[in-house]
Amino acid sequence: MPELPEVEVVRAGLVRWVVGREIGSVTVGHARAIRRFPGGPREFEAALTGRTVRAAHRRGKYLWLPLSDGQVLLGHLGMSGQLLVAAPDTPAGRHLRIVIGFSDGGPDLRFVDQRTFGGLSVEPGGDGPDQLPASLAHIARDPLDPQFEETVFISRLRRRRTEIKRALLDQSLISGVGNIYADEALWRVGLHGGRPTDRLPVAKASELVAAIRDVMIEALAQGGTSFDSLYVDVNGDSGYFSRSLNAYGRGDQPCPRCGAPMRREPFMNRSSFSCPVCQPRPRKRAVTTRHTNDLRQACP
DNA sequence: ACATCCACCTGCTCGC
DNA sequence: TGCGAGCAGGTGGATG
Repeated sequence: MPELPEVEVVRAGLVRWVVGREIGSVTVGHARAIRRFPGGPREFEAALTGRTVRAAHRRGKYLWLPLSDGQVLLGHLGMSGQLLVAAPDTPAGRHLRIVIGFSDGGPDLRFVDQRTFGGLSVEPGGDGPDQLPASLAHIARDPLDPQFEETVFISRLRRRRTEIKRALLDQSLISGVGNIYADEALWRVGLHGGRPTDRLPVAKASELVAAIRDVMIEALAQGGTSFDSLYVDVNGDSGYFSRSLNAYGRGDQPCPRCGAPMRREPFMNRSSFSCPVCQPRPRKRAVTTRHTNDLRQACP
């Protein structure tokens, strides 16, 4: 379940079902699922066994669980990863990659991942939500983080020379936003994703931040966005936000605001959806390089 | 430093 | 029925 609301749904499930329990056994069924962990399967299993899970934190689309020995279990769901809570006798499905069992004999935590872009790792880290594991140092705060600073984000955004949608997907600028919520937020504020970041008015950028936050909070309230059983909470249940989407996946369907047929455009080996009327494509900008811009600023 | 692109995977759907 | 092409919610590392 890969964007912020879906990952937050999983985090809440981990708090409820996993925090406070002692890990009793670990089985790595597919080495690729721990490729970010340098030690390999045996060492991974040893690093977790006997440790108690103390908390479940999230930044953007990353999750981490502080353990009782100063390490953390770090996870990313990639495109198709799931963390599921399942009774120990539940049969292994085809895409089961890692099983974490607990000393209390209660339900397992299972990492299931069809496309294997996701994975788990163990690394040093503290207990608190602001003690970020070192490998997440490049991940910016997400818009639901109480310490997210809108003014800092907007000034960094406007210093970029790129397109707004590219910037929204850049997890080092703002985290948690993916293809769905980027399209939804841009639709809400009437911006085409190709608009240049450096010419976006501050007020419009501020509206965009509010729209991102709103759409994520609304999605979270409905358990996230699921088009199929690939995107589920820890109990395997789907969220309902897909029925509230206004832009994503709606190519050729009427814009919910103005009725014009929505367009689908290729974007970074994927698709972007937008309304041709509410979100006019920007005029192609004159070719200005950083160099010419610098010259312009240097000349009063 | 910054911006862009592609490899990394499996499975499903579509058109021939 | 088979087969290739295209598509899917993400990211890091290579390249410019």
